[in-house]
Amino acid sequence: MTFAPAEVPHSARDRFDRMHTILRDRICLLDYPPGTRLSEEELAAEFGTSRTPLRRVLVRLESEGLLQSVHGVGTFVTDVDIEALEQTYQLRMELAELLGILGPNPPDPTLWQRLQSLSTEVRTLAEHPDARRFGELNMEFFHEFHGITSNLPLREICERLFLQTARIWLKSMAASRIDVGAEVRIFADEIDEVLRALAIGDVRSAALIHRAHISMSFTRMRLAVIEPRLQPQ
Amino acid sequence: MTFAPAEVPHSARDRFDRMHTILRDRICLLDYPPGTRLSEEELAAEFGTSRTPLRRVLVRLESEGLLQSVHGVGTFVTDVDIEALEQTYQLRMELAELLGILGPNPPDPTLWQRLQSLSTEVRTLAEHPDARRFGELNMEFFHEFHGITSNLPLREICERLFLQTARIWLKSMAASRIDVGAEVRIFADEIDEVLRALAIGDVRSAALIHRAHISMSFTRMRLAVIEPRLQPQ
DNA sequence: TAGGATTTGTGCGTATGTATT
DNA sequence: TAATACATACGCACAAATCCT
Repeated sequence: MTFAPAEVPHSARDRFDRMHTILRDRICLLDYPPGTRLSEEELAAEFGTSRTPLRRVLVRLESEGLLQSVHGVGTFVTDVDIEALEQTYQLRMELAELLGILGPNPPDPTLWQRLQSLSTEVRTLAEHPDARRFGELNMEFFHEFHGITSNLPLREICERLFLQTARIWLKSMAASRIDVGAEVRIFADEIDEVLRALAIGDVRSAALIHRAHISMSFTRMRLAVIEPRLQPQ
Repeated sequence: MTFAPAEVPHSARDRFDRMHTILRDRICLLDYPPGTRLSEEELAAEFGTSRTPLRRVLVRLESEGLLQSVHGVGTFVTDVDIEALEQTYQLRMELAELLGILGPNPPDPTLWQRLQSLSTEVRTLAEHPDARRFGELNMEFFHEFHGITSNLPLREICERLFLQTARIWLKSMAASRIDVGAEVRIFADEIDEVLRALAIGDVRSAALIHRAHISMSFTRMRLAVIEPRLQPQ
């Protein structure tokens, strides 16, 4: 008989996924704001590898629209202008509605519990608002919420588009005078409304509530960014 | 005064795009059927480069779902089972409808002319049906048709999902006893119907016609693949 | 069970492109 | 305009993983 040691997996695939997730989250949570140059050498050193496997990750992030490499110049975190962002938001709204239509998938106990604990965490955050923590919880909620559809391609696309817009939304909140505390409370309310719909198995309504909140968050952002002078200073 | 020679552009970016397009088309047109192992060494030799830049292209194709690399084993063209395919088709149908809703974009003269010449080419092909040429024209038509929306993210996603399913559809046509000639004629009719809608600026109807044809082609495929015994031999 | 053949993954030196002085 | 600094892109040798004999 041989032991089956719970070895830490560090195959090439695992190392790739780990670096990819870490860098993706740093970009989406504004640890690397748009325009930041990423040093291949520094990152390779941080992860304890050579530049070769790191560059694989950068190629992937570039194909996901989060980075852009320019020969001889550098690798930069992409920015998104307001018009392109509006197109993405309009599409995300339609896709959010589809989440409740294509293969509606009432949450299993595990997902249900995770959503409820997220609700609690967001309520807790509301007492001491923090933009980065808000971004983290927002990412987690979107990820879990996409589980309401059993349609995998739809899930992946919603995830992809969310990750493309998350940092711009966070950035606009930091740049304008949007009240983070107010946004956190609105977010907490969204989760509770969604949970209320899911509790009775009404996946379609949960999706519509979600769609409405995507729409409203973009509207608030546009008002704050385009007409900042209308906001009290 | 210096000459501005129309040099062939062969920057790193161009070389990448060229290799990517060539390999992508070979996969989607069944030059490399699902399951085929791609040799990094052979392909690098064919393109006259080392494995390094070629591997960049393979990473990209893997992120697009067309390839899968396994350490020590090889890089393989992915296959898609019928359930996953159905999910993708259902999503593609909904997105096709969105093409006519989000930023409807009546074709400019260039696009119009291109679609008309495609119609002619498909009619010509109907006389001497050929599966690969059919695949090529089909790819071109989808690519051009996506120009009816000004919503770029939607365009990219439709393109991406189409490229993921194209080869499976071609493969099922080759495997079963679907009449390629009949499919070509149906395709020609679809193009003409779409053109009829676009001629009067009715982008929404063009999108609905397109959606209907996506749906019907999947239905025909499912009937031929799942119940081949019902087909005359 | 072991070992060799083959394939992808990695490390590193060098080439090439860009911006600045 | 030329030279220098520094970034990404590339080529190659080797390591690691898998498969088959």
